[in-house]
Order: sequence, then structure tokens, then C-alpha cells
Amino acid sequence: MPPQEKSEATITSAEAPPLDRASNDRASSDRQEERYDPQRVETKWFERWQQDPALYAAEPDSKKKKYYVLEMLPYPSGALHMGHVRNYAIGDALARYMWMNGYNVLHPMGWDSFGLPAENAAIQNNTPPREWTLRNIANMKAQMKRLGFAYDWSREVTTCLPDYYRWNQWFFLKLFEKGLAYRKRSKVNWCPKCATVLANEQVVNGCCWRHEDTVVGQRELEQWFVRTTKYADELLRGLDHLQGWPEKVRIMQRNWIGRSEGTLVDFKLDYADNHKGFGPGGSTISVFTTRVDTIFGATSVQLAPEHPIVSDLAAANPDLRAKVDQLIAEQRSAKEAGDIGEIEKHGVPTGRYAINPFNGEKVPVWVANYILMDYGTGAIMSVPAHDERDYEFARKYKLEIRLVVIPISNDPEETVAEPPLPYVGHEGMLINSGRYSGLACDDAIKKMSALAEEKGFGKATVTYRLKDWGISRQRYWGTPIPMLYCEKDGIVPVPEKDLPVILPENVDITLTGGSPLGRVPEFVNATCPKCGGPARRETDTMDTFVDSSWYFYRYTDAHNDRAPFDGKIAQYWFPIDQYIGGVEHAILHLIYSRFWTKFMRDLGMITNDEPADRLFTQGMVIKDGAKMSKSLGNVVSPDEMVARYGADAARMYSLFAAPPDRDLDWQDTGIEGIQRFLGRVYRFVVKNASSLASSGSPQAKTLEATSLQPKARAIQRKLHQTIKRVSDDFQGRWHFNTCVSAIMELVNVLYGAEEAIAQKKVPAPFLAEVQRNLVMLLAPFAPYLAHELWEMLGEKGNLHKAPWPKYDAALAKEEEIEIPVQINGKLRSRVVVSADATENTVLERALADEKVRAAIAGKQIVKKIYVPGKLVNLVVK
RNA sequence: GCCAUCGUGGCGGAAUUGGCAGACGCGCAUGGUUCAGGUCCAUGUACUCGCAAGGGUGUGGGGGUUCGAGUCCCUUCGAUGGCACCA
Repeated sequence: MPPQEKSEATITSAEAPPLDRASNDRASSDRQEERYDPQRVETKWFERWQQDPALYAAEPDSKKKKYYVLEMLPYPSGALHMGHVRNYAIGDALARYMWMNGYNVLHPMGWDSFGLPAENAAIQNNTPPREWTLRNIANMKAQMKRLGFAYDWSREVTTCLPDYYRWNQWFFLKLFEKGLAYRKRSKVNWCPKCATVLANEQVVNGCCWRHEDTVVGQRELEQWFVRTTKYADELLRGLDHLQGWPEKVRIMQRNWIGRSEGTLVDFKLDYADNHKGFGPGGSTISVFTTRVDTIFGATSVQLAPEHPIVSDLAAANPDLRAKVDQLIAEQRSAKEAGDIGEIEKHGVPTGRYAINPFNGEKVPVWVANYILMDYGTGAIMSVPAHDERDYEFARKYKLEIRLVVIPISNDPEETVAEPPLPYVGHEGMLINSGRYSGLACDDAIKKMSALAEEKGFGKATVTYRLKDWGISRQRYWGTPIPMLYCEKDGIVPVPEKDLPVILPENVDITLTGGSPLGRVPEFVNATCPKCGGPARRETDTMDTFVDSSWYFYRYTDAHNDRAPFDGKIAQYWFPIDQYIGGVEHAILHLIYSRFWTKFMRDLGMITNDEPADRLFTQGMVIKDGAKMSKSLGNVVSPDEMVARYGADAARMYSLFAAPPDRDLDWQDTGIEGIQRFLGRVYRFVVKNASSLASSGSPQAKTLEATSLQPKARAIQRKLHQTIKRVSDDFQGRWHFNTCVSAIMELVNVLYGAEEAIAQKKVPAPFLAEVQRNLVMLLAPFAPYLAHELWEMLGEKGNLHKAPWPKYDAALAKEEEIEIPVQINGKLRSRVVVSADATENTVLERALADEKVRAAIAGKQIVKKIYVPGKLVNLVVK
């Protein structure tokens, strides 16, 4: 409840004598009129806006320049939180600004509405996921509308509905057709709480991204993968061109993709001493190394405990098996604790040897707990003299340490024959390396890789940390994977004409016992399209990140039932001009959607290489220094803020309290300040709009600067300075907090001129023009109030089609400026000069200044520095 | 361990290119309006010495470049985020 409501009570006070009551009534009705009541203003405009659904629709065949501004679509969890409000307030301000600048703006919204919370809700409240989700969407959509966000709702996308997810299935068939979707049995991440598989990107510090305290385990499952690695190199190189993306995000993606150039080298297992044949692991240990130049210093080969050759060797050796199992357990617990980096290195010799193909030397084969099966080949050559880890390991197990590289430098002092070990530098020269001795490291790497390839025992190669994207989920509430399994024909894709594969309803959902769809016989049992015989449907569903990988294309053509979208239409709108969302998606969503764009481009559907030209990642909304959370009890509800202060205040405060890329610490007293400010604007216009009605000239042009009295001229100057500050920020750094404060300063100047206005020293047509400009400046940030005041000023047209105020440098210019005078860099005085005073005039004035003369008395001026329009600095001795 | 970002009043923050540190807002103080409270209006508010005029100090710490540094460089400490025996 707004606290102002209480004042009503005093009006009807029975104690007051009749006369007093009359004057009281007048006074309070004046106050009534001047009072800013956000609920009244916002309800009025909310209702009007609802009557015109096309108000913020993008124009389909426009000659205007397009602008596509997009905020990341939310998951319909039930209610908006302040992070959403902040995200959308940024996008909405930009969209409104671009409209006022004459662009054809596409500003859509949708729902990332598949996902596990709907299933959990189903289990807890016995509500079907679909019902729960659609109810949440309805609620959040109402919240968004009440907040006044200007979306084109005719393009709304809801990913859990068949008209959307059928295209996920269609894309899956294309991926399969192009060999980019494949099925593989492999070890996968398993979250016991979600009861499903997770992609690598969804594992954070060994825990589930949704359950930060739940350790992710491993399971071996048959899964569908998307070959993201096919585009690894392009995804990496493309980052260099994404100049409009935050450097932070580009670095994170670079690290995630983790490109590493090196060499594969095959070490043949030597079975001569105890030949029993080779197991499924084969007879060759392929190692990956970035430093093949150090291979003459390799004194052992180290295998990951889960390496297939280890399994072969251990099969015949129960003692080794037990020791290896111990290593596996150590590695696993270190991974789960998130400190694989600090694992105490342990190893076991296998008793076997491998042959270094470069020198024919036999080196022992070990198994070690610090070698990871999922990077490189799961095997390394150990070079203790030139690698920290190998050095530590060799010292522990008394393995030979052989120096093969010594530092070289232009400075002979630094070229030492016995560097401290391990020496890991690249600026070195090979020794003890046969015919490669004397070569520089980089040269040796090239020559040795070439030889390996020539002789067929290795080659130069590139390894990525990025893995293929496992998209199978053993969950119900997701897109069914359109695949069939036929005893005769094996894996058979559902024919395109049979799409969509509809997700059945009334499914028994539990978090145990595998995919819920597997318990629906009507769904599982199908007919093989090839042979007509019985077939089983795939019962896993797709990762929800598939949904969000391409949704922004659907907005351009949201009702197409023949294709995901029309390529021509997409070409008009794409790439997205500005994408806005949380940095938590820097890797997950933003890598997947970049991949998807490249895939669609190669299908010939689109022509752009990247989804978004510019990306903006906003900071989190926190309270009392901590992330808002129910358990901390520091959650600020948008509904409550709207009820208490209004949508305008809530939105404007979320822009004002911090620059948008930084975290925002929510303070209730801060939003009160914004509400006060909006009230000040409201009262100013209420008071002065009536005076201009009588002047009868609402269309007056800005008057000439020279014809204005000083107070009016000061207003004009401030207005144009404000226009510049706000416009510049929209085009540049997006520090909306300073935009808002600039508008506050303008309003403060207007209040400071109240007396002059009362004395008619500010011409009414000019004042009307100032107010119109003020309202337009406010429009992107506080649309409700801006519309109300726009109407109050006698304007009829749509505020957001009104052209954005034009900045006039001549009108913004100060006539007189104050120049600070420093002596030896310390501020001593200030002089007032005309803005176009020459250097000589300014210096003369500075030297004539009393304080300056006192400060330099008896000293000699060594140097006079004048920075035009900025300052004077006198250097004295 | 590596990489990135950030350290400014009681608080959120400003200073866009090396040029008046603390804009704007919150809070607080004083005064006005009011029967009163709230609202609203006005003034003040970095620290410090001083009755004042005026002086000194000050952007995490230390050093440097410069006529001049919150801003650039080196170093160090701290916070946050990402990556991490990645071979």
C-alpha cells in the first residue's frame, strides 16, 4: 500500500470548524491533484495498452532499418525475480530508444518451458507438467505486461508446445542425416537428484549445475551426441570477430574449447618378455604431447587408470587390477571433491615396456592417478626433466630424469648447460637428442612431427577440451527424440512427414527407474517405417538447451508450419543486433547457439555465421551482499515493488542503482528515492502544463538562445547537455545509471528556476518544449509516467513514434567557464572566463588572480600549461 | 597454480580521451510547511586542524612515468568470476 493513502483521513476530520474545513479541502485537493499516484497512472495506461496488441509489433515488410533486440528467454519457474526485471528493463529501454530513433524494432519474448522443475512440481503437487508450466507462463506474462515491457506478443514462442518442439525434432533428423548426431555407449555424467545425464557444460566443480551440492557421478549409457567438435575450430576462430561481445565471455569460451596443438606419437608395446597376445586395447599406446621435442627425455609412459590397455594388462593380473582400482577410486574421489588439481600423485608399474619410436628405447609403462582418460589419448610420455608433474612423479618413484633441452638466449649468461629442473621453457636448444640435438625447440617440434607422419608412427594434431554434446535426457518433460529401434533395421529415424512425435500426457513421473516415457506402451510401441515390423521408440528426451539454441530464429516467423522459419525473413532480421542476458550462460547456451547457427548456415537456411552481433551480460541482483535466495530470506519480489512503488520506479531503480554490467545491491530506500524523483517530475509538469495550455502554442519551436533570459538559457543548456549524455550512453557504454542521474540534474535545474518561471521569465512555448523533451528522455526508463505526462502536455500521438530529441551542440555550449588554476599540480584558485577565451587571456587572468599571486610570490614561473577549456597549471620554483 | 574483472565517503555509485575526486541518489543534520506524524521544500554533509579566514590529508598498500595519476607502468595485498595435474 502506498503510504500516502493515509492523508484522506484528515480531510473529514469532524473537529475542524466549517471555514477551516473549506480551506483544508481546497489545500488537500490541490495536493491530491499534484500527488503522483503510480497505481492510478499505471493502471490507466496498462488498460489502454492492453486494447492495442499491435502497439509494439515489429513491421513485417518495412523499408526502415531493422533493429533486433533480444533478452534471453526465461524459464517459467512461476514468478519473475528481480534479475529478470533488470534484464528486461535494459532491453526495454533500448527497444524504446530505437523506436524513437525510427528503427523497425523486433523485441520478442518467449518461454524456455521444458525442463526438470515441472516434473518435480508434478511429483510434489500432483499437477501435470504441462498444466504447471502453462500456468506459470500465464502468471509471468501478466507480470511482464504489468511491468510495461514492450514486447511483440504476436511472436511469442513456447518451447514445450508441439508447434515449436516439432522443429527440434526436424533439426535432429537433419543432424542425423549430416552425421552430426550419433549414438554411442560411453561414460556420462549423472546427477542423482535430476535422475538424468548431464552435458559436460552442465557440470560445475564436479557438481550438478542445478544442484550445486550434488556430486555428479558416472554411468555408462547409450546416448545421443551432437558433434559440436566438428565446429570446434570455427567456434574458436569466430570469437576473434565477435568484437561486440564482452572480452570476458570470449575468453571463457576460448578456455572451454581449449585448443591445444601437439603431436600424436605411437609407442609400441613390447611383449617380447612375456608374450600373451594383445587385448581389445590393442598393441599401441598413442600419446599426445605438446612437446615432442623433449621425447628423447621420455623415461616412462603413463596411462590413465581407465585406459583400455590397462584393462587388458590387469585382466591377467589380479594384483595389478586391485592397484589400478585403487587409482581409479582416488581419481574419482578427487574429481568429486573438485580438486583433481591437488591429487597426491600415485602410480603403479605394469611391468611392461613400450618402445620410443624416435630412438628405439624401451621405457617402462606405468599407470598413474593423475592421467585423465577424457583428455588427449589418456596416455602421456613422461619427461621428468621438462614437466613439473612428470618431475614430481619421477622423484617420488625414482625414475630416470634425463635433460634434453637447455635454455638458449641472446645473453650468453642465461645459456646454461645445467638449468634448475624441471626446465619447462620453450626458448631452448635440444641436447642428447640424436640428430635433433642443436635444434631450437620449435624447429624440432616441426621436424619431429613431420618425421612421425612420414614414418607412420604419429602426426601433428590438434586436441580440444570441448567434447561432443550429449543431449539424451532420461526425463519426461522434454522434446522426444524422433528415433526408432527396429530389430531388423536397427536405428531408424522417424520420417519427416510423421513429425511431430507428440509427447504423451498422463505419464507416471518418478525420479527412479529410467525414462518415464519407457513406461508408456502406446508411446514406446511403434512401427518401423522401413520394414513395417514392430519397433521401439527412443524414450529419452532432448536436453532443454536444444530448445534455446535456435528459438530466436523462430521469433522472426513464429507461426510457420512448413519450416522452422523462412530464411528470407530471418535474413532481414539477423544477426541479432543486441542480445542481453546473464553471464551464467557464457558457455552453455552461448556455445550451443553459436554451434546451431553454423549448422543451420551449412544447411543453407541462413547466411549469418553468428547469432548475435553484440552481447551484453548484466550483473546479478543481490541483497545485503548476498545472492537473493529463499533460504536467506532476502528475496525482493517484483510484485511487491510494483504494488508499493510502481513499475516505473522498480524498473528505473534497477537501472539507476549500478551500471548494468555490474552486480546490483538492492536497497529499498533506493527505490524510494526514485519514486520521489518521479513524483518531482510529475508535479513539475502538472504545475506547468496548465500554464502552457493557456499560452495556446503547444507546437512551439525551441527559441533562439540569444533571446532567452539567463535562467531560461541555463535550462536550455542543461537540456541539451542531458540529451547528449543520454543519447551517447545508449550508443556507447550503456551506463544507464548516469543517464538517470543526468535527467535528475535536469529536473533539479528546472526546480531551481521555479521562481523565474513564476515571474514569467521563461517563455511558455519554450517551457513547453523543454517539458516535451524531458518526457521523451524519460520514456525509455519510465514509460507509464512518460505517457501520462505526454498526454498532459496535450500530445495525442504515440510517444514511442515521437522522434528522439535532437542534440544541438551550440545550445549546449557554456558561455562562461570556470578554469581551475593549479600551481605545481595543486589546485590554488579558479578563474571565470568566456568559453572561447584565448590561451593568452586565460593565462593573463590566472596570473592576475589574487590567490595565485600570493602563491607564486617570490618564485619563478618555469612553465605555464594551459589545457584549453580544462585547466591551467603553473610550474614554479 | 593460470586467466579475467574489480578495490573511491556511513551506503549505492560518478569522474567517457591522463586535467577541479566524490556528480546523482540513499542516509544523516539543521531549518521551513504541518496540531502532530508522514509528505513536500530549502540548506549542509570525504577526513582532519582551526572560532573563522584558511591550511593539511585523501581513490587497498608500496614504488615509478608525468607539469599533472582514481585513470598509465611495475610490485604487493584483498574480493569476485572462469579454468585447472589439459599432457
